[in-house]
Amino acid sequence: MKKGNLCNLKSCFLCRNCLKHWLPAIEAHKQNLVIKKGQKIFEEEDPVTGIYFLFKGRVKVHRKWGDEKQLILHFAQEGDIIGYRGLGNQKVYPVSATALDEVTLCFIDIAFFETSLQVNPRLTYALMQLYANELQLAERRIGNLVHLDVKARVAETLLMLKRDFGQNKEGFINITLTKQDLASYAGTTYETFFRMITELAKVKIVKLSGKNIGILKETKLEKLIA
Amino acid sequence: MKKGNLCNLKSCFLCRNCLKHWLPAIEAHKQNLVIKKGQKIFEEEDPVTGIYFLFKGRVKVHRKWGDEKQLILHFAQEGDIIGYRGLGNQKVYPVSATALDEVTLCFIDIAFFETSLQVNPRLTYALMQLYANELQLAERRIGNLVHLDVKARVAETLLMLKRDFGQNKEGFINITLTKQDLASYAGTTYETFFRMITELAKVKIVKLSGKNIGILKETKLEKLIA
DNA sequence: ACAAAAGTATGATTTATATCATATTTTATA
DNA sequence: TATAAAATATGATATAAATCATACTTTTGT
Repeated sequence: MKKGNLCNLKSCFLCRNCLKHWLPAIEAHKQNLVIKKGQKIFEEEDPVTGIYFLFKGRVKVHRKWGDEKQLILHFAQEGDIIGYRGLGNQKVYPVSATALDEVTLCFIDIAFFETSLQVNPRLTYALMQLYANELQLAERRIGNLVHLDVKARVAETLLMLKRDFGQNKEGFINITLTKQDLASYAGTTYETFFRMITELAKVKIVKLSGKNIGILKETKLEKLIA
Repeated sequence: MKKGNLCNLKSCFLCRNCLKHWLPAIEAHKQNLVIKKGQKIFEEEDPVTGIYFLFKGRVKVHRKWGDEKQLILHFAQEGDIIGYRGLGNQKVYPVSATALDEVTLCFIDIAFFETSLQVNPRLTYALMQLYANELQLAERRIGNLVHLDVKARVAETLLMLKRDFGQNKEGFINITLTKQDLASYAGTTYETFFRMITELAKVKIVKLSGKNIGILKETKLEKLIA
């Protein structure tokens, strides 16, 4: 973990939601880190040491089930807060966070973060709102797993990725993931995910090019879900 | 909706987490309601008018998928806050809440609740913490749906109900639900749920008596999950 | 630059669980 | 208290998707 100091005190979730006069305190406490592709930022069951803010790169937030199986819960991007899932009653990360590319982030130790919450009610409120949105999302996923078939869930996954990361000029979703990770995010196996996506490509609803996926017919994907 | 005034300004989530000097303001704004068994307190897609605090009775929090299918997300009991799932970006309840028996609750309009959050940082913090716990729970459920079979999920459901509601002297879980509701909570169909629970009863891991379910061998249920 | 590991690609087989069908019992309501 | 409506109970059947098997390709580390 190389340490740098790239924070501009503006772009991250913490700085965006803090009082101006609190920024010097952040400046004094923050710790910039660089983490290489594939390396873990923190691991499930680790005691919560602090909260991270992502400046550059992408991070997957995931969790093991048994020792083989895996589920991806979230993909974080620039400006996002990471580690907040550990703020429940037990001060243990319920998930792991792994860098998808070389990642630059800012670490704030938990004690200072808790103080920041006390000093900045707006920060606490913003975090609460973030949780509210995430909870809504998570519970929609629960229902989708129970009531939708895999093809619909693959459709939903692609639409979510497009919404979160956008599509580039070539019309591909702006995030590059392995099919295995996509499957773990959609809540299915690699094989099934692969079959579904090739099927969608065959009927020109999506296009594939290596690891890139582009959505061609958004409305058709939406219809699959409803 | 009969209106009463049964709040003691002590037991509910709001009063528990407020500054003492804020209680008179709550007293002035609260609105007690009585809702009959089977009636809806609010419905999914309704604009958020306020937050409810449950004094007496049980409430199921649920959501429709399509027009047939249904999923139960939460069972609320005395002291619990209801309606907080609607505090995300869009001010719309993402779920419905239905009384499982005659229910007494206290309604706080959203404007006053938001003010309460601003005035009481501890309240905002407590709510944030509640969300953190709920999110953790929801994401564990996601993984369970993906990676556990129905029997294990039924086991998990029973253990959760026991943890949340306890077991009475006769050894039955302290909440009475239809098998259909239990199935909708476990994320399966009535028929499959029924088969699983009778199977568990046959091997004396649980006992059944009408709508009552009692856990006999907790460790065996836990083993089913792992 | 090369070996090992990870990821991609598909077909065949199995299995868990939803769906369908139907009878009985309990609960709600007029 | 009658009658409709839910809820319970179980067997038979269909099927979606996981698992297994295997070959090929790309990426990564030394």
